[in-house]
Amino acid sequence: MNKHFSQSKQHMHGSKAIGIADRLSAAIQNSLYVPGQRLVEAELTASLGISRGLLREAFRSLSAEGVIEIIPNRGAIVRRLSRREVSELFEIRMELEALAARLAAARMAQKPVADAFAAATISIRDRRLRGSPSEYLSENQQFHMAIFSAAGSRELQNLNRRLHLSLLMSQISSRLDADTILSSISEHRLIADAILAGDVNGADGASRAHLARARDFMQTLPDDLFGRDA
Amino acid sequence: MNKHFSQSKQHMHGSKAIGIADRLSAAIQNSLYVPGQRLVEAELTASLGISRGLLREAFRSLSAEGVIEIIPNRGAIVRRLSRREVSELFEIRMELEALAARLAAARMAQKPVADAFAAATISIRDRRLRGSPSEYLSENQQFHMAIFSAAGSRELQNLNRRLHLSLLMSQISSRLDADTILSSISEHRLIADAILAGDVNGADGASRAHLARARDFMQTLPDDLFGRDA
DNA sequence: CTGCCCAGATTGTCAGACAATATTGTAGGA
DNA sequence: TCCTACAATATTGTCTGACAATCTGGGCAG
Repeated sequence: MNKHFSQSKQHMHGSKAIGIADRLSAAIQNSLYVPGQRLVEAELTASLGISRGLLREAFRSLSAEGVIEIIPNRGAIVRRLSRREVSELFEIRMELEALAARLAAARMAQKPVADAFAAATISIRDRRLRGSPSEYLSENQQFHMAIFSAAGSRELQNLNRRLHLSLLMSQISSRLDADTILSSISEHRLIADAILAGDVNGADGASRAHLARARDFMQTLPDDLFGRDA
Repeated sequence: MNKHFSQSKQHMHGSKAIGIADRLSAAIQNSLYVPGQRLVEAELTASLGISRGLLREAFRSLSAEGVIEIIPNRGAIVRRLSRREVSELFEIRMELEALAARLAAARMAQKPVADAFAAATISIRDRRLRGSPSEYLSENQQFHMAIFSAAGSRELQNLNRRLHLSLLMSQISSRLDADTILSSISEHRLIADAILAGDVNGADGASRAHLARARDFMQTLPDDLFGRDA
């Protein structure tokens, strides 16, 4: 849980902008800022104690990552995914996460990798899980990250951040019911088991099945949860 | 060859930073700046006639896209892909481009899409192609973009930019010989034919085969073309 | 030839300024 | 009452100038 080497407010001259971007990104994941919300420069520079220049650099980073949108003369807002974007992202995620799952399964022969993956996914086996949305949100994020992490491909991990799972979850979290959550978690278990068993094809299939189900669930949600696209 | 709507130096207040980022990105693709080269702020602000703040915003964008790297206190350099990064990117590209090819093939039923794709890929049928590297570079870029474009997924198109085909090409261009180029182009023809025929499986297979061959070719190249990774 | 130190070059960050645009509130007219 | 035009205010876009921190290259002592 350590912050690596991030802040350390002494004179580590270098790139504070990245730190700011990470903080904002975390705040968005944390639903401190919700999709569609405006991020006003004056407020943020004040609350973060930084200059406008630095904040704007952070904005550009986040914008390039697709976490926020910068609208000329209107500033930055937290991105709100449209139905179409969600569906495109699912299509892509299906391929990339299946790839990650295969790679991860193939790497289970390396004990340290297997141990790390097992540790990161231990929580889905907790019998006490009762399908609470807030728990699920963080569990889900952690689970999908664990797969990409176990895959051992840095580029794949980077791309994963562009798939905006947390934005999506933030948008639909209000519609998550216990049934949906519990069945999602049981699918997670299937994926994790296949990966841990080193079953490449099984991991691929389980991932795709999970994402297909999630995609179908999205389709059942009402329009007002999604943004309009350009 | 028009610049879309980019400059127009009158008072279109809005985001000049994006325009700068695009210009730099184009300059990099154009090998005006090569992988590993430093991008010095003072030079660029002078030659582009902009302030440091704006340039730094553009840098952050490019850095988030992975086109440049910002090293604390040492500035921005054009990214130089390591062997490992190249191999990871190929692995990912294989999945995403195969997906794009399938989607594109499935959309050939729509005549405007088919026409646009045919037009964008007409050059690979030119008998006069003699395997010149510089021609190939732009043809290759254009071809792969045409597939993603025909796929009709904006998110997929965005991700494609993160696959850094142009950076890779820039790094290895010196080692391209006529044989390699001509056989690559003939593979392009196979892919294009399958897509135009609406053959989803064929397009998938041809894409993967092409990328597998390209990946193998990379492996034969000497170390000094690649960067070291962290 | 090697290691150390300094001067110059370059980046990191801030503060302040002003033009351009967006938003809001208000008064007048249908 | 509801809508419209306009002025007042808030916010963004971009520039300039400044200074501290860090890196780089070169000369000097050993």
